[in-house]
Amino acid sequence: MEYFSLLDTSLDLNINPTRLIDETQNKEVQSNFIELGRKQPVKEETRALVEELNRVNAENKKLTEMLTVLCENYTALRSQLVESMSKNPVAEQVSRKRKAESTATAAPTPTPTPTPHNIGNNSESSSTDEEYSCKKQREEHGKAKISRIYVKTEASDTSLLVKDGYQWRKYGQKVTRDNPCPRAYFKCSFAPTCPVKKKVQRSVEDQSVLVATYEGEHNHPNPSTLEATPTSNRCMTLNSVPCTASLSSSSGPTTITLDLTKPSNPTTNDTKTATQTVNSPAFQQFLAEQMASSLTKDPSFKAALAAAISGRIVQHNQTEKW
DNA sequence: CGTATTTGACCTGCGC
DNA sequence: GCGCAGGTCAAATACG
Repeated sequence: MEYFSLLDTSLDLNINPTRLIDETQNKEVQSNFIELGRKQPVKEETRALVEELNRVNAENKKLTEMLTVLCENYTALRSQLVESMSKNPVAEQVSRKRKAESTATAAPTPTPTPTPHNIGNNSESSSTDEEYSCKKQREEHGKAKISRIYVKTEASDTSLLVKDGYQWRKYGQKVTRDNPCPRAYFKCSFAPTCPVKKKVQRSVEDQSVLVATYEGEHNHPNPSTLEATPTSNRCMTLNSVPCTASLSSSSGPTTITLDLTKPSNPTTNDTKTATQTVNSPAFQQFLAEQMASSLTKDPSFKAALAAAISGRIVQHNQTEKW
């Protein structure tokens, strides 16, 4: 059940108008600038300049509108995503696997085989279980904020690395009973006092999906935001981001496909944690960076931007002269 | 040589 | 108290 397909994730960024400002137009602009240096009658030159100025102003206005549309689309998409996630009935998973097992055993189902997705879903099987579950949740929430993200990776990628901008040190690996794939344990190593831990394990249902569970909150900013160099894009590689993001901006409209949760089982999605993920500063930053990245990859956007900037420069020079 | 990763041993909590 | 399973430690190893 590709539930994210319900979302219109195709960001129609209204980039097409800029295709008007494609190579031919750029050449035109360039040639116009070159011609400015030639000897021409002053009136013609002025007229050409004014026309050019008007055209560039129009382009600039168009770009501004595009930016507005882009921001609106982003906001709409985000709210759509959050809304859609909140509509999916999901039980909060916090209680431990053993608890899930015991409650499942109490249920009439003959051979319960718990998966990472249904952990804790049986917490409502009895009042005592509910009490226990709530108590456990309170305890765990008191200790650390828990969130879970799903990362789509290459099937051939055997590493359990989820590059999210933070620095992690692996301190353990364990094979769990319900999943043949080992679970890796990481501690945040960016700040010695940072209490955040991360568990990464392949999904038992789809081994190309990594399930990363974060415990606690960072007491320091995201290192990637501190890096002003292009190397900060390291965490932006498509198969290593906090959520699966497929970008196709080289040809055709820019689309962002988010695979924040495992959609195959509607009863196992963790709405709360997913919403937390969407609202988290790290995710917001990720989205913004993705958008910026996709825009910079779009040649037509670059061309339009260049035209707008040169237009601004011309405008600025003219206003100084006049 | 310093740092990161691996991996077996150990610790802890829970159910029986 | 014992066994099981998840989580953590720390020595060994790999790597730059």
